[in-house]
Amino acid sequence: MIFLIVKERTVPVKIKLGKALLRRLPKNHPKRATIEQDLAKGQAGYKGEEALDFYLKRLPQKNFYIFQDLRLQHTYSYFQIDTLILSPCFAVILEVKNISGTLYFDPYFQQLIRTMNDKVEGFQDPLTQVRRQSELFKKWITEHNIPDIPIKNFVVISHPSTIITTPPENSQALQTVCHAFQLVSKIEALTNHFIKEKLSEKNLKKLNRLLIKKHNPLQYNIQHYNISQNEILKGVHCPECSFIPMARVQGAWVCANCNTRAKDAHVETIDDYFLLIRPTVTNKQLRQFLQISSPDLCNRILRALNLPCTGKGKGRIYFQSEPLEKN
DNA sequence: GTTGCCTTCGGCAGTTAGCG
DNA sequence: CGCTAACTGCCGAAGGCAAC
Repeated sequence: MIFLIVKERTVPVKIKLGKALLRRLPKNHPKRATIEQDLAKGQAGYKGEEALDFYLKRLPQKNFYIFQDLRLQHTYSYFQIDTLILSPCFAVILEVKNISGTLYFDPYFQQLIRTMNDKVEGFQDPLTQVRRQSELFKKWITEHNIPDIPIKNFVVISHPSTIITTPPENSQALQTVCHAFQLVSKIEALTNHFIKEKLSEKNLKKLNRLLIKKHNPLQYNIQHYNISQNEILKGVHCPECSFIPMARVQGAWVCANCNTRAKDAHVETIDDYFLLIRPTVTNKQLRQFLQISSPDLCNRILRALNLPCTGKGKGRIYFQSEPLEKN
């Protein structure tokens, strides 16, 4: 009896970057509106995916391996899968949509139309999207010499009150689109339908390992918004009110705006540095970003963080510690 | 190689926040 | 109020880097 989340969802870089930028760009920066929109979109999507995970935990305790948020490459095409469920008999690709209101899947023009509060809005057709993903995934599997396996797609609507409509002849939508709460029964039906074992234990292990190894996360940085480093505000930001810069007073950071006192406020700021500036840092570079003058203080801060580093003396460089990804 | 510069590191002393 | 632990700057030694 195995039920294993092999690759767990983490907060997307897109969201982390957006938050960091909104903290660290001047209030009147022209790019703020775009970043705010992107962030809202990203957060809605992530919320939907997390809502789905809630239902996924209710899956029967069978032989399932779950991969959240995969990005793979076939020839020159990249494709991103919100959730992949693997069993020895079949694979399921889930595309999650966190859209509220009334949805109409239009088969003739392959579009998704959302009506909410008398406002009509068009979205990219998730059915086309998920079909592309499963075609590329099929090719990817073949490319890596894994035996063929039936692949089933679902477009999962995470918002329970969303109303889903489509003309009765749109069989693809009828079969593929579902609410998150329907998912468990849909997958249970699949376990009854696909009973022939297509992947040996060895092949399944190989596929698991390959998926982790070939996962290629999208690298987001400030260049996506055409922002240069000198537009970024320097100084430690307040964990409570985001005011920049906090002042260092006897072992703690003090906010001039809200009077918050925090001993470790610089940790978030150093995360921002790694996200916005570069993944390495020296004593001098960090002093500049934290807006402190003492090399000794900076050295003690750096030492306390236990970051991996290379070099001695003047040549010392510290690295962003990667979140441990074990399987 | 020599020189100057930068950083690390341990130790020391002065200062301060926080606690009983 | 007084004590203590923590914090900070400063010192000197050591070592790497870069320019001469």
